[in-house]
Amino acid sequence: MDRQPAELDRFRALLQGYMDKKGLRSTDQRKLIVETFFHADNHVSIEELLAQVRAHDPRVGYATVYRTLKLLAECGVANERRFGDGLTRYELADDGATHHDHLICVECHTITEFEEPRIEDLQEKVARKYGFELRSHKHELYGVCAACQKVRRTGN
Amino acid sequence: MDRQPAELDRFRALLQGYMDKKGLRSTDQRKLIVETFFHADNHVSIEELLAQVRAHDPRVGYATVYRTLKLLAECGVANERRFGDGLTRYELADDGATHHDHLICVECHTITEFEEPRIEDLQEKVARKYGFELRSHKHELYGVCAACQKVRRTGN
DNA sequence: CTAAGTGCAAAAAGTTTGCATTCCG
DNA sequence: CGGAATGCAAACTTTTTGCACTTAG
Repeated sequence: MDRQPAELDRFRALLQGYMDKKGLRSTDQRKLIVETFFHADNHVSIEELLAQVRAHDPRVGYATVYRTLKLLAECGVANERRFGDGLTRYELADDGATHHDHLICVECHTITEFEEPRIEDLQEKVARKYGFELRSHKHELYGVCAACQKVRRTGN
Repeated sequence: MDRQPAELDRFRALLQGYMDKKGLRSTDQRKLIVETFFHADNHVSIEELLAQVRAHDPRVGYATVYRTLKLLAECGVANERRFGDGLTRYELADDGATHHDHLICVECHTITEFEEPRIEDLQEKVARKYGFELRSHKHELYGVCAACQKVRRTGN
């Protein structure tokens, strides 16, 4: 996944600020896990991330990966996501201005992101109608992606 | 949860048809679990449902409840739902014409249902735009419900 | 130094499965 | 009767935790 260095710097600063404030320490493992996460595909599962981390340093324990990702989620750098498959995945947080949601292919499990401001607006209306103070949301569309439909038509 | 008897009859017929087709049997446990589910609050967790079932017959095993709920989901009578709390919950399926989604209070964990056809329309547009054949979706709004906001303001 | 972090293995928590037994049709 | 269903316990999967050891600040 290609990311703009500036975007990552913003997240590095956010994490650093949070760690300073809480008196948390910067260890080699944490740096490795965080940078691996930054350069991994979006929506990596913990298992996938652990494998990539261990390619650089096989001694990293999986508890450390769990703990580091929880930390990233806490400080707003990452979001925890659970799509249908029983795995927890993490994605880089949004930049504040935009928000994206997901299309998930039920056949090949590909995850595509989409943005639709009009849906976001309607959501806020719904929340207001119920006197609900909106904090976050999850909007996932499940179906068959274009590629899988094609495969199905052509018999492969 | 108050439900119309006619609605439940439709689901009983749906289940019966599925069981007939598959050569499945109607046992006392299954009947008890299904009827308990029909008359329980919507979005019951398996644990809650098991407790209610055991109030009538303490010998029912939890594997049977799991298996029966999977069956209900398979035949379209129930939907499996996982909100943030790590529990699997089941709700009665929609009636085909309407579809509802959820507002979830992050403080008291109350689940409220909402319907917004305009969002459903926009969803379909998004799906079309990506050449995606839509099968189902999940739309959950997380925030603080009116009651919890009030508690917070009045200090209790 | 000393409190935070790590790695490991054990513990949790939720769900699924294997198997002998029961019982529907 | 024969195959489905049940109940139990054991197995599994994913995540969390306790603890002795290490290390950043």
